[in-house]
Amino acid sequence: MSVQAVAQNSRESILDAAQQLIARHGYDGFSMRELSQHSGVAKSTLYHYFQDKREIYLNVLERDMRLLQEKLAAMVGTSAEPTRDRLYALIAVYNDAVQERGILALNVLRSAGELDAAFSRFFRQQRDAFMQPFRTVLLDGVEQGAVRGDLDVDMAILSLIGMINGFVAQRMLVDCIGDEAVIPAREMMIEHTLALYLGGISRRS
Amino acid sequence: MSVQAVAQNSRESILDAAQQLIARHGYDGFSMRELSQHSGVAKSTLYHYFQDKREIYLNVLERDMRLLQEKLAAMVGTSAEPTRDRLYALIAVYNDAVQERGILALNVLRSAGELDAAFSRFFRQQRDAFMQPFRTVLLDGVEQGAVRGDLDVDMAILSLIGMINGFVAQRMLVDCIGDEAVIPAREMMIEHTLALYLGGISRRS
Amino acid sequence: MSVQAVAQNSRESILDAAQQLIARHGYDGFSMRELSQHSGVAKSTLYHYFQDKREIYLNVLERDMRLLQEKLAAMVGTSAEPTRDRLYALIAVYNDAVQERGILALNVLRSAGELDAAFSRFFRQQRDAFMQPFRTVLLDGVEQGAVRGDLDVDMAILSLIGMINGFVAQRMLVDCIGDEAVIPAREMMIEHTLALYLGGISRRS
Amino acid sequence: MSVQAVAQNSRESILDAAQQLIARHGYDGFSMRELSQHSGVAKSTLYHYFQDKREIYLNVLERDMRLLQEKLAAMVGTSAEPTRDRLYALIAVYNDAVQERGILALNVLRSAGELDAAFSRFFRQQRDAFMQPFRTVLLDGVEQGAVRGDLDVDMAILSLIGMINGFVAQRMLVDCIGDEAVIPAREMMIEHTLALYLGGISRRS
DNA sequence: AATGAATGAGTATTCATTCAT
DNA sequence: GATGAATGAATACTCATTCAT
Repeated sequence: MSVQAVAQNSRESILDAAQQLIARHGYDGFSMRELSQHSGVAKSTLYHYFQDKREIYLNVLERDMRLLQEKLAAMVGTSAEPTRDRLYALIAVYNDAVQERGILALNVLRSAGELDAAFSRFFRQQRDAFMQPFRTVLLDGVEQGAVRGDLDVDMAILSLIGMINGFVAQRMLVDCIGDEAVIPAREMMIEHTLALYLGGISRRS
Repeated sequence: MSVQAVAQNSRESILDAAQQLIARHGYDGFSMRELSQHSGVAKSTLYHYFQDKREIYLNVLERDMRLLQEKLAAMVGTSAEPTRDRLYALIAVYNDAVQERGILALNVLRSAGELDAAFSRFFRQQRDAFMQPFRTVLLDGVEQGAVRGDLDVDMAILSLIGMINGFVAQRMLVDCIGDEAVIPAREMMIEHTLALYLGGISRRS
Repeated sequence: MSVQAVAQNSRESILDAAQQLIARHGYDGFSMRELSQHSGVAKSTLYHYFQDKREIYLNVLERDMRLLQEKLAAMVGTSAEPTRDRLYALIAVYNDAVQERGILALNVLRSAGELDAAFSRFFRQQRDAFMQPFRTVLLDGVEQGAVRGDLDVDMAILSLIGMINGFVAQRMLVDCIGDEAVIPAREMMIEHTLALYLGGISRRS
Repeated sequence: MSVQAVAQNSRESILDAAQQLIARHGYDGFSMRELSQHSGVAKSTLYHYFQDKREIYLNVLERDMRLLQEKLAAMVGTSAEPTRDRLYALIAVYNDAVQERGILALNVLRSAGELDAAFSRFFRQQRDAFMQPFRTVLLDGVEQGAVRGDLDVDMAILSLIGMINGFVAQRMLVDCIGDEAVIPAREMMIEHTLALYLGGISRRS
């Protein structure tokens, strides 16, 4: 294996381990010592690859967001497909990503308040990027007449993401106490969210 | 001042300071030293009133949730009022409470994953309690024919709360970087959320 | 109940609780908080009866030693009885007392090195007092010709006490790990100690 | 100086300092802060070499006991030598070791009662090991007819050790108050102990 | 590229004690 | 006689980080 490959491995294994720890414990809740143990890399070596804990955090989040963006972008489909199906795909992808790795918006929330300006500017950028696929679908929908023309698209996206995050958070709680009564299966949750999002709760006259 | 009043003062000032710190930094992010400084009470005195950090956390959350529950319950109104107006009131109250003090669901998210069973059982109970006013309004709505009869009410409540939380989180980010472009004013956000919640994004035929 | 009786009760219940705690954890290992809980007396009330932790310690030890002295004195018997029987009685009493409450020499050892002069002078006095019954028996023995005339009686007493303490310490260890192989029953141990003490290990020609 | 030598130095100087502190104050009575000061190593560095206080304690005791075992083993001599002389040597070595560093049985006593099972199992093993030289000498003595054949050797060893410990404890007390009346010089104490151990206190007919 | 050694500042928590009532 | 409130100093231990090698 080449020298670079080894380095790559170390760097990646650090990020991999960090990802899991951050997902589980958030920024304050994970330590460089744990990270060293989980990544199999000596504590001081962590500083060979990253300037400090914060940089590791940012790199993990960046990598994660990039991945999510790619996944979402891959699922955006074409304007030939019905808006409903395109949204279904995006919701499913977003839900799975957040669920699997506790990333993104959840971590934004967790660290909110301690972020300095630079930090949160970074989040803003990432957020804008991963909102894009949703934007595309909704704007196509508007054009095709499937979506209300007066809709504030960005706000609508935030609403959708909030809805999904809410369910993921619930599921996380449930994982702790093993009470599955309230939390529906993945498909049910997606169907519910989509129906609610498209049609609202009001009865159709 | 009576002995009891003094004690009350210390205990309350601890909880008040803790509330602010927890809202800002979450469980892991606030220290007993900070709490001591902010509350004006010696570090060891904290342990006169509470067994440990965790108990302080729980007390803060409990107090906060109780307050929210009361506010929501006071706003539930009667079935004589239109569902839309009743929801508006609940959304506004919930939004303001979360916004003001960074409580509730946001903290659930922040600490999710580190909660032991007892901890998350507590959260479940609180959540059930503050869902009740929403439940009342929605069920009344179903009965009156304003709300779809096939709606899963509990899921719909979680969805609504998720939507609001999303906006609050956005606003928190914005507070850090001072970019107000994306985040609408409180009333706009409530109107948007209500419209979306009631009618969905689809265009009415 | 008279006022004084109540006070007596509080004082005694403090000493009773302290006795148990000291027996179990030694001086450093017991806290005023624990003592307060075990005695059912408020923490600050402890200082109503005793100046500080150290005084409680001294009082417990004093009370305990006095009791032991009385027990030993009661068992000293008369010069009409055989030395062997008198020693048996003293050994049994001393063994039981130390065993039951982990007191005396064991605690002297535990705190040895941290004692200031006053502290250890106190121990010296106590020790001299409870050595007296042994002294009486051994001197009687010398007079009757049962004990070697050239024996340094005080040293011989310390030796005997050391032997017993050793077995008690062993038994304490055994209580922790439940291995009873090495530690003999009380009677066996007394018989062994007495035989060794009287006749030594050498084979009689 | 090589890296290893430095490390060795730190580790050893920690153990050296710990040894003194433990000898003087026992387990509960020495603090990591003191240890840091006495060893000239930063408090946090202590945790670089040992997991916790308890591990330091165990390491000190282990090292100490190993040393004592070696000293005793070196003094066990051959069956050609008289039992009396061999015992003299063992007693002298044991006495000096305990006296110099306040180790072993004294610390067992000091911490007895707080030991968990693992802890006291460790003590048992050590004790068995350093009893071995005594065992050898006594069994040789039995074989040669110098020691009573019906003697319970293990109990007899515990008795001997108890006798010595008793004197050491006395000497510790005396060191505090400067009253040397009762405590004899080293040689006198050994002679006394040996005489008593071999022949008992009874007058020979 | 990688690490063991080392640390100052920090963590939550407990200590024995004082004091006003 | 009795106590709740309060505290400064200590407890064992962890933190993110630096540096020589």
